[in-house]
Amino acid sequence: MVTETSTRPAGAIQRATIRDVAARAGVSVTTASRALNGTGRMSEETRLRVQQVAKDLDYRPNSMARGLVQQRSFTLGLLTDDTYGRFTLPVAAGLSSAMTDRGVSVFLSAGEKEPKRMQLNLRAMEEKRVDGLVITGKRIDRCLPVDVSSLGMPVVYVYSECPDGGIGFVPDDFNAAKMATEHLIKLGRRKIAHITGMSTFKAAHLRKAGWHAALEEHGLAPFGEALFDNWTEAHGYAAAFQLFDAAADRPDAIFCGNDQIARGVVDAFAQLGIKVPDDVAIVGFDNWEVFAKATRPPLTTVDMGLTCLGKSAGLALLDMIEGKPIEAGLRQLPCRLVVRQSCGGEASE
Amino acid sequence: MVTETSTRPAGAIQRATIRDVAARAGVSVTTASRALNGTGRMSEETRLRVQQVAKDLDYRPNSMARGLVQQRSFTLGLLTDDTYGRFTLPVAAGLSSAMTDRGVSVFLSAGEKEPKRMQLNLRAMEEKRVDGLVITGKRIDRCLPVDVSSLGMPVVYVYSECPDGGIGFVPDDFNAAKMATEHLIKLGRRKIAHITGMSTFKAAHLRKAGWHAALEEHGLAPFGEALFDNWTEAHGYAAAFQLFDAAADRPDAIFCGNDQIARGVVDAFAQLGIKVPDDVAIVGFDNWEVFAKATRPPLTTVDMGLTCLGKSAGLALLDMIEGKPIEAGLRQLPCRLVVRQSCGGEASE
DNA sequence: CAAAGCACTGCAACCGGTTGCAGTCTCTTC
DNA sequence: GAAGAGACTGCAACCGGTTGCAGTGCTTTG
Repeated sequence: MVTETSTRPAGAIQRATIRDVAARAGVSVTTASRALNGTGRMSEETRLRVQQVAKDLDYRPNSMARGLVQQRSFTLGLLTDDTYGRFTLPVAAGLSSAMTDRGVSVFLSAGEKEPKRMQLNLRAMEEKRVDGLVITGKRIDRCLPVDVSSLGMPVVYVYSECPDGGIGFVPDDFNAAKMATEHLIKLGRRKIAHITGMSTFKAAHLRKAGWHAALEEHGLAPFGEALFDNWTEAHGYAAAFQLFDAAADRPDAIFCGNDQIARGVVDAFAQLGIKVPDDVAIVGFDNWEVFAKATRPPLTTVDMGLTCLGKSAGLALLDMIEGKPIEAGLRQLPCRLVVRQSCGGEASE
Repeated sequence: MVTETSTRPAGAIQRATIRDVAARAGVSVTTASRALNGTGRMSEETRLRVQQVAKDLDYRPNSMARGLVQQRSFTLGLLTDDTYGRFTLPVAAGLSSAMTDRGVSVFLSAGEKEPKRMQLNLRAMEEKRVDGLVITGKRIDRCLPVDVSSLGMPVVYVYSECPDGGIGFVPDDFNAAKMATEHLIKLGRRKIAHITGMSTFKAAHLRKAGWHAALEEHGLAPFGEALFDNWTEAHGYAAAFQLFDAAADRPDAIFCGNDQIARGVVDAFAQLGIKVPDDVAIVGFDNWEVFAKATRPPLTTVDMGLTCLGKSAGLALLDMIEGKPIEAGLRQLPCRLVVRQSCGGEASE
């Protein structure tokens, strides 16, 4: 554990170096390095002896030294502007987990709002010589305010706008919305309304288009216009009242743009004495469990698979780092419908 | 931007090294290094010339090389088992942000459940030679299943149990609960109940004790026993019914162990036709805005200052890394009451 | 005028690994 | 028995910075 020849101040705990291992195993540094990395050829006995010594000494290779010579840091950067964490955290978890399995660590740059501080973080990552960069945000039609053009390292985008020629990963909002709507149709609903978030979000339009497409394929008409507004409970709550106050004709199902809106809708119905799912079926979007599961009844909703998105992005990034050719463009990964009790039918969860 | 003498394969973008800067500025590597770091003595003209060349070449010092010789990586590790992100994300944001200002980057290890994978991550951080470690979790009375004893690097604990002799940062649950209860008392409430989370959590007991203490100081008796159960809306919902079904005598305020419980309580009251805050005032705990603000009415609640916790922990860790003596023990940082509309009185937000 | 002092600058060692190439030893093969 | 092949092993250069110490030239002091 201690370097005998250390010249550093006593007190500071000193890790064993490969020279310590080599000396104690009676081999050269070269052989020690090869024994530990499984490269080169040597007698099995030598290799095992070196490995045993390394274990005895609690040796940890210094990845800075390794990185220096290999021109790789086995390190990635994750850049986000999502202070909220709703989207970033699952992505980060999926990324981090998949990377750990491959010996790669992830630098986190979270919660920076000002472009200046974000640029500062980016610079720090350049100096750390990260092998690649994952850029993620909180909406698919905005890009982080950082200049990545002259970066000279592979970059992938996750849940963020992807510039021309870039490589991006987003959920397939269109087909997810279509799937959610088809689920309602299969359960016999025919008058399906759509309450969703801000019309300035591309995601809102994609989901609306999916809703339209599913209806059209089944020869149904949308129930009224899509109701755009904030992605909040308050909007869902208000929109539900609007839908049931104004119309003589009432929907028998509502596809909501996210779980918070769905939650607001359900709350309004509770107050109006409208039964979910008997009178109206509801589908949410996001599978934010803290909402979806706590709603009464628990929400059937779309899971965007953000964890998987993070993982896929990480793997693609590793391929790029290793020089494998990767096709540019946006990948839309499939989403999953999580069936609970807000639509009736059989609930699997 | 390009090393003229590079021997590496063409195609790979090659950063300028300090040798490139030195050569182009017509000085030795030593002088270049000093010019860029602001150390040593030299003519102002030389220093400026070197700095200008560095800028022209878009030079980025290689922090692996620097770390190797300085025996510091300017890197921290963040270890957590909070897959949920409720506690970790604010802590991580506060930490990351404060560290960025000081030129230190943070490795994230998130979402690992199995001790084995967590240990793997810890090992990766050792190899990366992180200067220190922040360990955080999702409850203050549990420690992560990692062996940190023989690590030989400074460690701080945040929102986690802190072993003897360690340095920990947690919110001051007791005084926060006392403050919340006193807020209710000041508003004229006298019959204050307490609905909280699992009795196996230390936080639940500290908050209960704070509730008791505030009441006692004002010569009031607690309204019934504290109602322990899950930290969920469902529990708050059920407990509210129980409280108002069973008792002839009814509370005029409820201090809730977290915002989700408070939310459940408010929902139950909405259904029972009980007005908040007119009939019953409610205080939550956590200031999880997505809940606290969306509740009708918005919740007055305790903010634990997790971001600040992360920042303080990071600064303490830096001090330790720099060899400054730090007193061992647990620091309980003060919380803040966020006044909204669920208690009446004047709402500041 | 010599010696000391000071301001600049650079040589060379070092951090802890990896790896191309060469050397040594043993075993075949002709 | 000598040459060649093959299996191990190690020398030394290198990655890109930092830093102790020495050297140079100029100014100041006795």
